[in-house]
Amino acid sequence: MLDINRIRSNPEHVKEALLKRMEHVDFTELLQWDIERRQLIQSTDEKKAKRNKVSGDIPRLKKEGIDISDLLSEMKALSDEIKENDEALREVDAKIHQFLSSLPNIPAEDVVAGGKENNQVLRTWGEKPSFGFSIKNHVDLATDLKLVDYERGAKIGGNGFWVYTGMGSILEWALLNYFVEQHLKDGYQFLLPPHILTYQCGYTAGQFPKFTEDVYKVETGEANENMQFILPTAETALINYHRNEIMKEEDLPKKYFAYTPCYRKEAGSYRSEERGMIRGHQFNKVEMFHYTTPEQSETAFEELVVKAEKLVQGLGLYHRVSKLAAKDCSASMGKTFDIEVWIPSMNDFKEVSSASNAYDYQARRGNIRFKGANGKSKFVHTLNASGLATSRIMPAILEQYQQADGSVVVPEVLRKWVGKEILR
RNA sequence: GGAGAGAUGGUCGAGUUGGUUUAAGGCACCGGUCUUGAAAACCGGCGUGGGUUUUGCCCACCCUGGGUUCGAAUCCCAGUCUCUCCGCCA
Repeated sequence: MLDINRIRSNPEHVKEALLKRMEHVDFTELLQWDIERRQLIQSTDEKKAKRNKVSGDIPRLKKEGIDISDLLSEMKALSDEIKENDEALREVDAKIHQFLSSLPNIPAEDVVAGGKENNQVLRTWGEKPSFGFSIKNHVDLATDLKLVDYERGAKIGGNGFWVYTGMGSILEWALLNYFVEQHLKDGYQFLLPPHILTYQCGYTAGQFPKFTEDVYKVETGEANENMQFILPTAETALINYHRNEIMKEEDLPKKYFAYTPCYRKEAGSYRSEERGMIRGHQFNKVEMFHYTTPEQSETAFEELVVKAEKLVQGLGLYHRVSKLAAKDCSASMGKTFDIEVWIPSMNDFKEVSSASNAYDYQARRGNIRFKGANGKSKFVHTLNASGLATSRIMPAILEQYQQADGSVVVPEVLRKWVGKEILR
């Protein structure tokens, strides 16, 4: 949600910024509604002031025995006018709210316009693995080593689901243990939130009302305001943890992380090269989340990116960091860096973490504030980053660590949980 | 799933036969007086959002959303959440 005051006082500036990610931006109607709204408030408030005053006088007049029947009918008429005004105000408020809540966040100054093609690779870490033999893809490796059962996954869950088995389950769980261990070491608070969330959570995160079709809805199937859905990422839960709260400035920044599976419909997004675990309907992810003051948010962003990178580096995986162009950032975010890991069989990098700064966009939607030293409350900034999603780390490990005989070396940091150096 | 109780400003808590309580009072917190300093005592301040002709005035908010009324924290309807007891249950 953008600040209407910001649009009112500088519409051209906001428009220019939004055009980096939108085709058309037109505030003409919005600004007209805004004027209407304030006129309505003024006239209604005047009427209400009069009503309050007369209502206060009535008991006294009654006591003095004065006939007030004319006054009462006059007040009845005034009361009706107030009702009409309130109704009109509700309508224009709704229009304004609908308009504002459908606008995406304003991209940061240094974020370039356009889509994916304008993404910029900031740095690449490690060396591109080279193999002296013909490599297997992760689906074959996982199947041959009996780490993942794709067939039975599809049998019991449908297309896009899999089952971790044997050492595959252990490796998956080792990854999660590794992530949790690192975040705890950095002093982050560990939350395990509900996996089923209310509509309001999706709204605050900025996923609703636009993307109700991307999530699995529970019970009613209707995308109304009473629906519940299964979370597509723990971010949706974490942003709502402090919804409608006023925090103390000295308690900021607040740093959380959570583990949840993530459930996504991914309708129509199936591509044959994304077989296996690259794009499933359910995957495991540890998510990091910060609540900060506006002054702290840039530092927090750096911290999140570095933390996500370190996790990938700890695993020894060849990867890169990209800065996304405006249209490639999700709607709530003003700036996003992706950490992408190398998948040899695809000859491409795939996202394993997306680190974003939402600035005050989500905080406005969720009414999340802090009280500053001057006693004034302001909206917090919220940031999130995966740390990490396993569903692309596992393929990267299998493929990057594979050997000529079809076995896979276990990354050093995972061995204390896996209990083996080589999977064969 | 059944029965009952409850939800008031940071916190406790009054008000629930509708109208000088259009939210008292205590505590906490902030400032001041007093004091060598502190405590105590006393004095003052102390919610959020919005509008505006902006050191002022006005409006809204007593869980949420409707309704009755000249007037609603108070009455009516619907819903949410919390607590207690019972039942069921991984």
